[in-house]
Amino acid sequence: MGQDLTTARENFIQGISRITTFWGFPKAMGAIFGAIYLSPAPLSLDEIVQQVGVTKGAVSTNIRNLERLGVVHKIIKMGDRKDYYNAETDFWKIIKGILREREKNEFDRAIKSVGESLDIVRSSDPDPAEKDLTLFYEERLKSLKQFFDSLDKLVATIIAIDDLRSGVLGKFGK
Amino acid sequence: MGQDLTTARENFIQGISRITTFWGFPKAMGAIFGAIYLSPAPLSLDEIVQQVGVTKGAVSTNIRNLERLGVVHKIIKMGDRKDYYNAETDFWKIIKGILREREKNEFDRAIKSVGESLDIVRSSDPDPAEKDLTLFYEERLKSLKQFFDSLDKLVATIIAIDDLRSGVLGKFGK
DNA sequence: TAGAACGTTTAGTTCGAACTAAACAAAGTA
DNA sequence: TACTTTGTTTAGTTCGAACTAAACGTTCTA
Repeated sequence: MGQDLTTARENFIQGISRITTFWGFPKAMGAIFGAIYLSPAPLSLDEIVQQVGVTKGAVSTNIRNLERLGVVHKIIKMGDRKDYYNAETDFWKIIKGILREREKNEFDRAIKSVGESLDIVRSSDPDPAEKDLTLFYEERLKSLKQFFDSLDKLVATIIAIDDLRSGVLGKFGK
Repeated sequence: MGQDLTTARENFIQGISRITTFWGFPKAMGAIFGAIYLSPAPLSLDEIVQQVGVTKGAVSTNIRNLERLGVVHKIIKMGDRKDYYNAETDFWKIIKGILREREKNEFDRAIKSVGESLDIVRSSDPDPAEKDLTLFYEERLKSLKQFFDSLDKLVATIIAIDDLRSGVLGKFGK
């Protein structure tokens, strides 16, 4: 490959890796996506291994996560046992997938946790000496819960908007 | 403290810690914020040490970051050498602060990195054999750059909206 | 000036996420 | 059936972020 393209490619992959690590994903995940994103043809697992320079095992686990998040897509060719991957190019869709995933897992649990704390306080029979403190707890927890609920709705809205865009609008050609 | 309040408190702090680690911040950072958030009175550094159960050094560094992000506020009492901290209760403001901070640092660099790659490709004098590949690179990089720019604007908009809300609207009482 | 009361900084340690190497499973081919 | 080619899983390792312990600097007080 030409020197300029190689430089651009390496610089790009480094940049993507920065982003992924920054948002709490493995560095290799970004590098793998970068390689696939800048490939005109779908890449096989071994090609990715060769291009990115990590072992097969690492590529295997990382690419499974990438696919789960909808960031890359597996392509199966008839009469070829290899799996190929290409990149999702609709980045809003990618964000949607990641939000949905995080929503489902950790974020949800956090919301639930605050709700539980609030329930405990509400259903407690407070010592008169701690009445003020109990009310304070209730107020603070309620306030945070409201915020989380708003955030939850915001995320749901974003997802819904994108669903609308890619669903209904897509039929008429974006 | 009553058993119920203690349970609620511990459950809450655990939940907040989950959130912070999930979003790439230290666990102790969440615990410290949780303790301050559920305290009616501002807490001193030593009180935090005692309540959260980490060393003074850790609290010192973590709380500095919390303050830099606008998540807690330092309170100085006259005639008292201790620093006290209370919690910011406007969570949208907190998000704004974090976005602004991240914007300033890593995210910016990532955007720049993609821009640089694009510049390299655009200013390259491509080998005729690689003309197609060069065009492909240019298209993909341009597409990603557009997305980043949109995201950048979105964040700026969110920040602007909150500035408006807390600035102009605040004068009339929210 | 000595000592106490703070918060900060630093050297060293811990701990877990992400990697490698290699065994493994599955599925095709000779 | 044995061998090859593929992707997955697992045991072990690495490495860096975040912690502890302790020294340190500063400021107030006696």
